[in-house]
Amino acid sequence: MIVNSILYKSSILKVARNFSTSTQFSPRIIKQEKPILTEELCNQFLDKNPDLLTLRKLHSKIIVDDQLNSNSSLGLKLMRAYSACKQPAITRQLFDEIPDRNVVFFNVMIRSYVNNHRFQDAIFVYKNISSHGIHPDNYTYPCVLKTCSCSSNLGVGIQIHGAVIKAGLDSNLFVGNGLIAMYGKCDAVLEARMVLDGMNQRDVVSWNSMVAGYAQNGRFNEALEICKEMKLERLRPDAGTMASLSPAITSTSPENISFVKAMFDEMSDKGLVSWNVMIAVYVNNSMPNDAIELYSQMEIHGIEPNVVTLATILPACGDLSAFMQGKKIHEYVVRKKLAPNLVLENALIDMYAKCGCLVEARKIFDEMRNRDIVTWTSLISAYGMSGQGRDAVDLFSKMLESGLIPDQIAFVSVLSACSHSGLLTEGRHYYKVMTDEYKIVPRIEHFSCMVDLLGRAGNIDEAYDFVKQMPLEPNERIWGALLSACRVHSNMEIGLVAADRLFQLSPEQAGYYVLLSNIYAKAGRFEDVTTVRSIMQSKGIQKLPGCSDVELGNKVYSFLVGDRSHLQSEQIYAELDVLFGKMKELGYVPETDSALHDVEEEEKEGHLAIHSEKLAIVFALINTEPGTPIRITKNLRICGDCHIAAKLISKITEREIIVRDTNRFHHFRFGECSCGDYW
DNA sequence: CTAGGGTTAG
Repeated sequence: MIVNSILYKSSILKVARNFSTSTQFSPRIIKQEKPILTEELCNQFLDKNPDLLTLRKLHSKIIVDDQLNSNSSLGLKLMRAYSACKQPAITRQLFDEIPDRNVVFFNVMIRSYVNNHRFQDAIFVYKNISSHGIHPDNYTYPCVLKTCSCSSNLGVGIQIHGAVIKAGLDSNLFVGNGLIAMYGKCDAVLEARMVLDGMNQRDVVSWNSMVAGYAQNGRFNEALEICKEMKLERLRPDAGTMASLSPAITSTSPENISFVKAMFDEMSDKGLVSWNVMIAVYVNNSMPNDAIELYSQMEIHGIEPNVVTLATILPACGDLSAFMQGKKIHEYVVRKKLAPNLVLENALIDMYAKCGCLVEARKIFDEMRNRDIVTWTSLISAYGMSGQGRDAVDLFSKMLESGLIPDQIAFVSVLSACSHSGLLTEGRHYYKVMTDEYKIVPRIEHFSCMVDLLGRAGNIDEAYDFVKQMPLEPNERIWGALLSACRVHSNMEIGLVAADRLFQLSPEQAGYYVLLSNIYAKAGRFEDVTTVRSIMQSKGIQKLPGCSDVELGNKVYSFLVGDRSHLQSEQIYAELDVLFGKMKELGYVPETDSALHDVEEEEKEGHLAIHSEKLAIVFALINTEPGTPIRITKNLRICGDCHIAAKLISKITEREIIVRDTNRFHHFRFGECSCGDYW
């Protein structure tokens, strides 16, 4: 750092003498001396990872000095330095100008291409190496194998394997590791395993590469088996092992998670990466509380989180709607000046969006210098989930104007925004744009958005036709979307078709069973009602009790339906009574038919079971300052009665109430909801 | 001059 700033101000020659004697220098001496550029000085500069500008200045000095310019070992260092500055073309120029190159120059050239993602060029240099009378060595092979790994080039990889055997280098540890990694990346785990088994010397990296091979192919159990095998060879899993495992640890079994946690705990020298991976394991397996717990453990262990840690933990905050926790992380990002960072800011946008803070999400978006498809998609789905479909659609157009190419996920976000806001025309339009213009093959998510869009807008027949003509096998979500649409629009005929298909698929989700038994009851098919109920019982499927979370201070408080266990319960119920009185003055009539949505019907008005969101809202009302927005997260969809109640409470108490249910956000303000009663 | 590894949207 010091070196660079000095170099900007004065010529490199002035500081040179000074550098030859010490690394610390005083500016006073610099101005007096007129040093001479020597090879040793050049080496010292080049070893300090100079930036491009510094490097160019030094290079220009070297060029005018015949002796230095013809020094090929200096040329090699220059090549390396330009490569580190992402200048493979300049590296190549230097390479071409150097006479009498030995294998080392070729190795550096190839590595420059690989590290700068010029894989074809790297392979080209390798393939021409023998025409220069040079034989690839134990440095060349790992490097060209990495090229094949990075570009999934199995064909060339196999050729190289052959050359390796011919050259008698197949017993070399580094070459062997390179082969394992190459085969693993190219989905050839069997071959990778054969190389591993054939090696007469193996280290942690050999095993880690094999772990990565299985993990990248989603073969989690085998990846774990390798971890066990390496232990038998008395090699301890390290941070690299954890990192190699990580691609496969989404939605895995509790046993596997425990295994990884035990491995993590036993690790003597964990390092930041292991912590990050362990947190990611929890986040990717729907264990956000454990993720946040481990994150706070980091602080206790004196380990400072980095950008990756934060980008990993933020989705957990989003999952829990842990606004305070998320905000703290945002403050940390600001304090540590970690932004601008694309991935991190994208994660912040999504976190705020999932906490119902559209304004904050938008602020981050507006202040970003660079935005990618993820940035836009996050904000589009944020608006979509809040029922601001117009804004979502406008954003999508702006995104196109900015020149970004939407991917299939971007289309999911805009299509689901349309379905949440009933934007039928726009939804149809974007579906057509996606398939016709961008040639994106629709996935089950897109079909599900379209069925939801058409069905909820009342076009049940069209929605059903859509299901019938889709090339994929409809899943529970598709039939579920159609069934709810049928219930909203009282279409018993298609509703029963959907119900029967849903029944055949027999999802292990309570929500659909409730929906099923309700429609069968409505159709008078009481035998089917009994069957559904008894299947639920025999399968041990519990009706999911309604539960609402609300964050207060640094804690998240949970309320179950009819909850009386809370310390402030009496106060909550008393306040609720007062509110009910005021609501009735405004014309509130309790709505008992909440069966339109996947909620339980058992709790009729006046009975003990008050829905959890009402309890959570009143709890927040009592415990926060007037005017503070209230954020609730519910594990089921909000029912009609609670929806009306929340609207009235927002009016009576002049509070903004934000309820996130399983499907979307409801922003209640001044007696209205952002969904416009369309949900 | 050397190999293996981490994060985001649905």
